[in-house]
Amino acid sequence: MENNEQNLSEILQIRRDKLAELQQMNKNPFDITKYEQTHSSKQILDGFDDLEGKRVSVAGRLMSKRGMGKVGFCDMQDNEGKIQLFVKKDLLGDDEYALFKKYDIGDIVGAEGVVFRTQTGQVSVKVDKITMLSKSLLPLPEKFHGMTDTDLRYRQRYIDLIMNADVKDTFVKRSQIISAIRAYLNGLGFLEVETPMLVSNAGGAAARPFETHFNALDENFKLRISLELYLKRLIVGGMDRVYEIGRVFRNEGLDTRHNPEFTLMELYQAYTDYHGMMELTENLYRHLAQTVLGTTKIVYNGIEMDLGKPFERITMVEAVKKYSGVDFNGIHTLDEARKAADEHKVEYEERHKKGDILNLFFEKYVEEHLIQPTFVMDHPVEISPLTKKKPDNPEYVERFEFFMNGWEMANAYSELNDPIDQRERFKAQEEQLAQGDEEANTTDEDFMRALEIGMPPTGGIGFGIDRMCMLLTDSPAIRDVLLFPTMKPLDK
RNA sequence: GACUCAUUAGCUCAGUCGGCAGAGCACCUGACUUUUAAUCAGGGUGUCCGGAGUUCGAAUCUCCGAUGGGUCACCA
Repeated sequence: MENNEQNLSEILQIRRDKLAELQQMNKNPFDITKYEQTHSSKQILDGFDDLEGKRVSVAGRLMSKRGMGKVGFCDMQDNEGKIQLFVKKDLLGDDEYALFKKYDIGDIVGAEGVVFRTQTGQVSVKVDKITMLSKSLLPLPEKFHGMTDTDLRYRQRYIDLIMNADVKDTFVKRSQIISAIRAYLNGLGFLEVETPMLVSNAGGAAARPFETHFNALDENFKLRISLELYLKRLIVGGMDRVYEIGRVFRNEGLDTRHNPEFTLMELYQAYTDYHGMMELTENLYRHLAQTVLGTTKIVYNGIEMDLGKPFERITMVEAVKKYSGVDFNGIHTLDEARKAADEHKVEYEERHKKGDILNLFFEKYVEEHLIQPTFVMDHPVEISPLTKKKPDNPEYVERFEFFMNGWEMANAYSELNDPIDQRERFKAQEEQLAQGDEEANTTDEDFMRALEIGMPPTGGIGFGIDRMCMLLTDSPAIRDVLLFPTMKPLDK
């Protein structure tokens, strides 16, 4: 609040006056440094049979007050949930009870008393000592409707978390999902590593980077758009199983499924290929759903997806044939591809080659149909600059994208380890860049040196962690799984 | 970036045809010793998102701007 004291509206001034009153009585809540909690709300509710009649101390935020005669009830919310406090004048004494009556919803309190059940059956704490531990100067949203304005919820997430238990639950689940991924991969002998976010060449994905400046070196840097090129350097260095879970940044649009900074998990495993990555993906997803949700059948927006069954596998060419009727096995030249695109209203640009057009067909006709877990395999080489070609057909590569709910959930390949081929692929990317593809990669010379030292055959995969959390928590927007999503600043 | 809808009290929302700014919750005063969105009596606490215009008069109509939601475009 920027308002000075004189400008505060009455509703705000009253709370400040109450605080001043406490301070004058030498009961400044902000002087208190700690409070001992013997039990959480949940422990008392779950363990009532053992705790009935026993003395406990609890602490949390006052969420509601009722029945203010010589006896009062309040709901106190702590980290685990809510517990009702029963506060009686006889037990507290006249002076303390008078102070308690001035407590506001939102204040943080500590209470001591005996666990019991009220006449209506509600497990409660019969309070004989209550202390204000922090005064709330701003009123919370109304108790019944809570806070629903999405703008306010995202900007003031602290209020959202107080008012909406399901929001807190979503973020608890997100934390559990990431913990479960770490535990699973660590159990397979993977090593978690951290690689630079500030880079001079942002490669490994097709995206426009954010740019910044490092004063000490007077150099322009970019924020990373993927983790790939550094993790592969580690494979070269003999770290055979590595992964990183970290933030990447892409200077692109923002909608219900995209935030400019998001969490990517990339993993590289030496001596395996994309088939190994498919097996790992299938096992990992199944494990996560079972661990976090307790079932392999997840429901997103009313649609059930079964992670328990073997995931479907289809090549990109087969998928395009299935959903658009166009068979790229019979298309051999760019002219033929363009003709097919024209006939099927697929828009393409001058720089697009045959493989790009196949991908455009895929995006237009196939993606939305891939609801159940599906591996789409064998992409065209033109859109896969870091991937090994298929031994029997150099127009395609050993790559798959994992789809669920029509969304791309993961992207994996048999990593290209032939440095001569890799240099040609970078060169082709630079030609695309020259022709106006702002998302094309450029040659990373240090990465090239690493490949020339020699990288074992390797399988690699990247997962979008935020989308994974959306699916597993049935969240409609990516902003619902980000504690503080990117928002346009209000202050100028 | 385009289109579209929204913005009124701390929160959730009404506000008719352009004519004194409204309700519920919260809050204040009082009553009430087992309440559950407690109840009863009284009290409205406001930059109607910001600016300009039309008008005797604008929360309401017009234009410009801000922020957000949705859809599309780009992407994961």
